[in-house]
Amino acid sequence: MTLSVRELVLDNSRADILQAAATCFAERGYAQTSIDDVARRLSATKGRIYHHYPSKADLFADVFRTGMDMNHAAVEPHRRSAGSPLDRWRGMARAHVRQMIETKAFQRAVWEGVEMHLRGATTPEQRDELTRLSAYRDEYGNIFRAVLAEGRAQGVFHFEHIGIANQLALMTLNSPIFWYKPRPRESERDVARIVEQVVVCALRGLGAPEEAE
Amino acid sequence: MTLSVRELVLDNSRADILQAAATCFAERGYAQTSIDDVARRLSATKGRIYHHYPSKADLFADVFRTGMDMNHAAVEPHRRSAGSPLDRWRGMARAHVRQMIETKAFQRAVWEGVEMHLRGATTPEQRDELTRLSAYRDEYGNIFRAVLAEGRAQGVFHFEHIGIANQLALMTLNSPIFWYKPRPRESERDVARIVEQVVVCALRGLGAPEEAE
DNA sequence: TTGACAACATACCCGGTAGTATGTTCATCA
DNA sequence: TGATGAACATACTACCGGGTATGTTGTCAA
Repeated sequence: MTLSVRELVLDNSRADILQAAATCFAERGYAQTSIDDVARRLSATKGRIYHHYPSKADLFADVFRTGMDMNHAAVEPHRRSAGSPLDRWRGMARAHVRQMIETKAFQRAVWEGVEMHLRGATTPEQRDELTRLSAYRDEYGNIFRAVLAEGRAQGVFHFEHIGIANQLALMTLNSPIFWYKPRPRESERDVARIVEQVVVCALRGLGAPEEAE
Repeated sequence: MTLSVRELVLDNSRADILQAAATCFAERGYAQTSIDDVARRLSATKGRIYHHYPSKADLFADVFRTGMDMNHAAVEPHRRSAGSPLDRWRGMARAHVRQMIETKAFQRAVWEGVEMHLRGATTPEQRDELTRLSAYRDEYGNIFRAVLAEGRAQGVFHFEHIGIANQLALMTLNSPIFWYKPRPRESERDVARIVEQVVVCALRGLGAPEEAE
């Protein structure tokens, strides 16, 4: 299922910092978030954060990495499953969308990290850390792309350019990080329905056959 | 067709500033862009910019507004056309995607502006300017939503929740501002094919009937 | 019991940037 | 032709925030 931060990050103190940082970065963006903001959210001061992280950029990188780690862990089982490409893609997509919703703060940081990398980010040293993480993210995108290619070869998916198709599909799957807001008294069932609508939309976009499963 | 900045903005000096600002904001983001950056791109100094705009926030707001004005101008004719909801939606979508590609810098500013508004932006005064612009953007989104609703009533589109469907469709149509890069020696025909793939993907996602037009 | 270290808090420095105050140049018009 | 104002450039201030240097507290091991 969906991994929480505390499950993935052993150190409790660091996990708290990561969660607070992810929330701040998601709320205000990297540049607008000061280290003091993160500390304030922890009812602490800079000292605590700089004791664990050498710089703001490193803290952000750790949020980025943690978000991606959680995604990989959630999607990997479905990729390895024995079903058809269509079934595997759907399984991966569902897991991914659920990740976007349930670890939204981290996923927004991932998004902004990729953006920062595409732009010309900061110092040369932090730059290749971002490059590594961005490659990590690309690799993740390629997992979906591979299943997509396999499915097209079998005549399940229909599209013109696989790069564009993959981009569009992933964009759809990612989109909840921008518009999803938990409703008051929202049930697990409600979330599942949202996930399903997103996945169905993406599958249709890929030219997959409609079905009632 | 697609409007250029100089066509829309009468004052030439302001148009140059707007273009430079849009480019800078798109490249680095609002916070990372200093007024000096914009001035440098113009081979000028702060003085020029502050002569025309009272603050950085006002400059950004003008970029935002200009981007939205161009979108409205491009889409409006298709909305008013006499065709079926499906044809109108497709026409609007094509025009929109083309806007995203050809005025990408401005559209990224629009995107960031909406983001900034959803977060808690700056001073109370600049805040309600952003609120106005964000409402302007919502109104634009509702144009698509209205045609979508009309089409669903006629059985052309098929989806569960119209809010989510509209969000997903617009996200697809907007996505080129994130991944589109002009290729060397790219022809008008190439652009048209990209536009078509995006629009087709969005239409499928909405459950519209496939056709070869 | 003490010393050593982890885990912070406090106080301070300093670079970058928004905004301002004050020149300077050039065109226009009375 | 001189005065006036638009359209900038230059020089400066104030502040915010990343980073550092140093102090404080609790814990654990010898």
